[in-house]
Amino acid sequence: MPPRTPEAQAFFHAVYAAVQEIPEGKVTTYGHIAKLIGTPQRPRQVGTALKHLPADTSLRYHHDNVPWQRVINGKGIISPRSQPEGARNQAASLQAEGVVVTTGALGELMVDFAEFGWFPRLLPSDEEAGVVPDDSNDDEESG
DNA sequence: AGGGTGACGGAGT
DNA sequence: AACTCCGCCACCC
Repeated sequence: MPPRTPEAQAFFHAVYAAVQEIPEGKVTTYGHIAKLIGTPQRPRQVGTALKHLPADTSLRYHHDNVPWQRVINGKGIISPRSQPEGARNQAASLQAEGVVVTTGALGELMVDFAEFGWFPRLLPSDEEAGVVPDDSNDDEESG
């Protein structure tokens, strides 16, 4: 079942399309997807969209063509759901494509952003604002 | 039709 | 650095 309103449906589709751009073997965050699609204040709804990703392969976006497993939270942890199995399943999917998942002391399933993170520096909002990439960066994402 | 929940993240304490 | 609050809004009672 698709979402009720056309706006919500468009948002869901934007999320799915953005998630499809995450390269195999890489991960990004809910918040980053939200930024990429121009709604930086809606990371939570990105999670909602992925939660309701259809299994029906006859639809445009579904479980098999949207790499939902490549989206984790900003702390580098595979978000625990009401069902712990969901996170375990996500970890297995990531490991199957070469992502190293480590288990913390409390059972958190973690991924190292320094090695597996995908965070394109040029966002759609940057293009609209005419921002150009700057090579005199002050960040240090690599490790 | 109204209120609670939650695959998040940022600000404040 | 850990914890609480709060904005966000689609889904599910």
